[in-house]
Amino acid sequence: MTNNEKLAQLLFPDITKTPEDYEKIYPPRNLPEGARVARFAPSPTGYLHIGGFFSALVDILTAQSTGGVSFLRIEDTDKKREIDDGVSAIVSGFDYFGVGFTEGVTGFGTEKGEYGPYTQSKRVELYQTIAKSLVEKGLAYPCFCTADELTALREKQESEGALIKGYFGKYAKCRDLSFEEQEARIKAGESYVLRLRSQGDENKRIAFDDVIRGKIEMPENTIDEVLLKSDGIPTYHFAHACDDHFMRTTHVIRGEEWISSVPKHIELFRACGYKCPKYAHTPQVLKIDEETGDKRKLSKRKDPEAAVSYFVDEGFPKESVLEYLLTLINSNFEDWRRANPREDIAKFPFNLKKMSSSGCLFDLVKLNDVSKNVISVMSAAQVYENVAKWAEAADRDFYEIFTADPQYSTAVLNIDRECPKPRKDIAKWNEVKDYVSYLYNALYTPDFRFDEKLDKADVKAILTKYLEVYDPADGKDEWFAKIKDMCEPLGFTPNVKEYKKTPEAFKGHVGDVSGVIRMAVTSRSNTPDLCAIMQLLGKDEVTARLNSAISTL
RNA sequence: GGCCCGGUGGUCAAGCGGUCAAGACACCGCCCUUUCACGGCGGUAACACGAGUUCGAUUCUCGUCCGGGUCACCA
Repeated sequence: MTNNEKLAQLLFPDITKTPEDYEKIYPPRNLPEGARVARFAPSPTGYLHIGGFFSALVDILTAQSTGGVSFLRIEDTDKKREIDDGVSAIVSGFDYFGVGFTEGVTGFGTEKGEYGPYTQSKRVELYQTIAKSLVEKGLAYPCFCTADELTALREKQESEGALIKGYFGKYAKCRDLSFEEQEARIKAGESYVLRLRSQGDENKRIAFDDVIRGKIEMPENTIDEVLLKSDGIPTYHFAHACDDHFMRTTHVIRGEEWISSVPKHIELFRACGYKCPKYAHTPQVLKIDEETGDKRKLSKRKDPEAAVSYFVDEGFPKESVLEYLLTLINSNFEDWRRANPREDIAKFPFNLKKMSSSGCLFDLVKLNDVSKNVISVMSAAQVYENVAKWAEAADRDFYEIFTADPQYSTAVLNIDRECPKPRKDIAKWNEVKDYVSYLYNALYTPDFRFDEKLDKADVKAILTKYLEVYDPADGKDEWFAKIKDMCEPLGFTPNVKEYKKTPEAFKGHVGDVSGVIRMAVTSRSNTPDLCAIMQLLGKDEVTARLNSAISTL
């Protein structure tokens, strides 16, 4: 038995499996040619971040477009930062948007798929088995340095102006401990971590092909990275190599902040004897900082819109957010959407190579526009359902009023909808209450502000006259014809063009007349089709509102 | 500081050595129009800078500058 083997046994006395056993447990996937396996691997340390969602969408699209597999893996190897309902926060975010992975974690304590468990804390035996084999091969060793010693080392390197900082080469004082010393310290119960014995050469460079960015070249890794922390739990780096090998990931898609650790990861894969997956580093989602005016990464703490839940709370339809994110993810998405206005997003021919590599600003204004388009093509029934669902959770008072008469509310939402040129007034559900408020007595407060340029007496005359001719049975044409007929006797003109030619000849034009009626009926200067509104309100209400307006004059 | 990524209008972006440098959002104007939206038409506005390579550079190379990332027993 070599010293390495003895050390491995000493370090991992309870590990009886071998890496080969795991190769059998997790055989290569039987997938068609070209199918890609991608994973989203968040740690449950907070809410689902829009950047994470963005990246997950790329995973899902990558798998979907190649007939492959996408899975959700929870990286809960840092107990200190973990929060209680972290997993639920992530899963519920995906649920809301109706996008799902083909396998992996599906909720707190539940999962699906043959390559699990998909929660890292449940795979410790696997990591230790691989770690043990690394020790046997002399590629890993225990390090007894304390946090203080490591800090001192860092400070020393800092003051020396060392180009490369960290635990490596001559600084790695536990790297070449004798077996006897290792054995003695372990038996004495000293705390230790397991480190990689890096074979890297700082003078050599290593290159890899990033699927999004092309060739990237960097110096080899020389750091003796921690593989297993003192509690036996793996670090991200080591878990990444083990899991993505055994889960048979073909494409590691993650944020660009990982680019600089790729050399480390390549070395890890090589040390374990695994084939490297392909890497694709996605751009970051940024925003303009209000204070400094600079671009910066969306921050969980400072930016409410960084949380996926923000879009849920505001009432953005899931389709809108998805559509908008797609425009950022693939530059040709908008063209495709224009050519296929009603097609399912899943049909979009997604291509990783079409992804921009520079960071992009999250543009709420554009999201609004996308969302207005999305909502404009929904049926009134769909809008009703969405609004009701949103209000039930976010605005109970409105919910009661809005759902008291579903038929009425649906009709309200159908004004100028389900037609060739639907209105595009609504971008998110929380705007609906204000948009329709004058159509519900419980939400309506009269507030007449008639056009200043009109004489009070004329306003009164218009309303009084209209009350005489108003007939709730009128269709749109008769309705408007009556308003036109009123014009001339009152000193207005039914012809807008004529008014524009000689404004001084009239008190106003038909638009002003209907404007007065609009204000009296809705307390607003602009609304959708007034005729439709009055039909919805009904004779009694319209008459009452007209009279009420007259009484204020 | 070392290493790495990025840099086309306000924003998202086409572009792969020769274009009057697309398009979308936003903004402005006009038209349509009972208001407002919608729709149509038009407009303002960009290749960070400097060298090279080339007959010719937004496109290739180098340098500078600017922005970002990373250098943990965090991911």
